[in-house]
Amino acid sequence: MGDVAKAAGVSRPLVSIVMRDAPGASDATRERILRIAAEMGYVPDARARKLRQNSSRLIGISFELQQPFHGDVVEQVYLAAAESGYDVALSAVSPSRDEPTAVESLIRERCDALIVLGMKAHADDLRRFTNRVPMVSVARRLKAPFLGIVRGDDKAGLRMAVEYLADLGHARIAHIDGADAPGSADRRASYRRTMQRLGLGEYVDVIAGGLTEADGARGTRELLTRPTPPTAVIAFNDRCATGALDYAARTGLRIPDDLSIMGYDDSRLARIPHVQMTTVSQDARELARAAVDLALEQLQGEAPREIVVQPRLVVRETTQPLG
Amino acid sequence: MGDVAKAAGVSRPLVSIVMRDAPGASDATRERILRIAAEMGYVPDARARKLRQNSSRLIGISFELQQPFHGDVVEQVYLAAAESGYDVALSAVSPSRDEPTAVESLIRERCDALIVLGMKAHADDLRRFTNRVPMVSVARRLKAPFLGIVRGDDKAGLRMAVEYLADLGHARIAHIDGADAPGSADRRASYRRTMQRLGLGEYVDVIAGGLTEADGARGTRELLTRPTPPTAVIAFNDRCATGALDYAARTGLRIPDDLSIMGYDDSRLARIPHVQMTTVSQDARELARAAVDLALEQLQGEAPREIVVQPRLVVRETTQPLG
DNA sequence: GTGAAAGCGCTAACAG
DNA sequence: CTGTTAGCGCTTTCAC
Repeated sequence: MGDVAKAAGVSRPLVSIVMRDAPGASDATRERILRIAAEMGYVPDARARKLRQNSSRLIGISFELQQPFHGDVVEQVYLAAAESGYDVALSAVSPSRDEPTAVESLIRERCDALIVLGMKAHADDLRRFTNRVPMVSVARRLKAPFLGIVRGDDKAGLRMAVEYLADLGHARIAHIDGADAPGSADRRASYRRTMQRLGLGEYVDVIAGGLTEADGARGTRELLTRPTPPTAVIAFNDRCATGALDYAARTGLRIPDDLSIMGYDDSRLARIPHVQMTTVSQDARELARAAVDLALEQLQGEAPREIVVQPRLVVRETTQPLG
Repeated sequence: MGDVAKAAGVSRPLVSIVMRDAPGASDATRERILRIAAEMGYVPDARARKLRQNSSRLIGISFELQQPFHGDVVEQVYLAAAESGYDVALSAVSPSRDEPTAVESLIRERCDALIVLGMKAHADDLRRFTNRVPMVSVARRLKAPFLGIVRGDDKAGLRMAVEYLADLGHARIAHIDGADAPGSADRRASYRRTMQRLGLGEYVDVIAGGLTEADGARGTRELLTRPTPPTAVIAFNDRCATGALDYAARTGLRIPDDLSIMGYDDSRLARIPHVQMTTVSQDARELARAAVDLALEQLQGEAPREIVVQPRLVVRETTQPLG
């Protein structure tokens, strides 16, 4: 940076002002300095900058590499954070890198706030971090007063799904659940409750599923061995529904003619042109926006709170009226 | 850190020594300091550390959020880098965040070396960065002497695929290509060449495809309208093959009885239990290892070179002998 | 607008 | 093993 200042014949602080786009320099100098910096290939050192500022203006986000929906949310967090003048630090969770490791690496980077997607650790395990830095958990319902929570309204989502299928004339509506995944309990309960309320209690059929295509396929296989198989299936998420679609199709069923299948999330998987999955949207943009807002709010010293984002039914082509 | 030192009744440097596990402290003090640090919830500041050391011991990696295979490679890069004592900084490429942005943010972090997955930019556009930091491109064949290159042997991969299917008795073997994606040209050429060599020249059938499920589905639809449709399809990658599988299944074809389908990459998609896709493996672990090795090599001042990783045929359940 | 000076949290180099 | 000193690259403050 000193070199740039020398080359431009100005002081170091002035260069600093220009590089950060702060007020205090004329447009002419500004342009000249930027040009010279570009010529010299100067790129400011993010670490030194963040070290000097008491605030790093960094939001850390821990996510799973293999969850398409996490990818959607991460993308939106980049956008939302940028709007508020924040950078984003990523930390991946994978089979070989657990969540505490991911979160701790974010803390080492001195992120101002942390967003954790699909938190798997017990909240208590993360409590030790929560004193140092505001933390927001997305897509996981837990009661932890020291944590910001952003989640979709799982009960409303499953209610909408069941009502929609029932309106279409389906009665044998099965649910492949998410086992112990975040939100699974709520969705399962709402499924049962809504079926009962619509007088479909005798057709309640919950299969243990999970988050992956394999779980969806396994669940579907099990459902298709029923004496009277269901005419519609609500899967825990889009990945799970993709597995269901795939399994059903490979056993010769036509979708949606022979079986209606719904997903959950409205991730990219659901929007694939030839898939066009009917699903319940958890708007990634809205979740990301809410998570960033909550993080910034806590940064200002406000108490952590919960934001419940309303889901939306997205009707595409994997469902149709019965018969 | 000063607080920890005070609480432990030792000097700051000693705490530093203990925290980075360097020689120069007795086991007793070491343990005591670690205990006190943990009690106080002290976590060292990664940025300050990296700022002080002339080397940041950071490898930056730019990847695409929505590419399952990139996820596999990123996971392995974490592992490979850790073995060499390096940390990893992630930077995502997505529809709303382009590659130069991603790469530049990594440079701001002063990564010692950069790994770019599926580089899309023209090499020349990245040249300006390449003087500042060693760069390795993975899964993209380009001749750029200032860049380290790690790539699978695309020609060998497609040769193996065609030979395998031909051995199974298939003659009408079609190829849904990757359009202008990295490696696509090589695979296309190798497909043509191998078909010719095996006397199957008259059955050569290349469809314009792409990287996504949608491309695979579109390509398959087109292939199935042929007067005499193919009996086997080699898709550009696993995502593309997933689209093909899905489309074929939804039109009532049984896989592999009616149509054999092969993918490429051996990403998680191919290993999904109910999918069990026959594919050509580009071993993520090996690619990641090679990329890290190359990066470190260039860091030592050696000239960039190219590492070609041999693919491997992985036979699963989406292919079978003709008839 | 400028330049000098101090400091972010840490590590490296040294004399004790 | 300890304490001191210096400095990474930048931003901030302040007088000019």
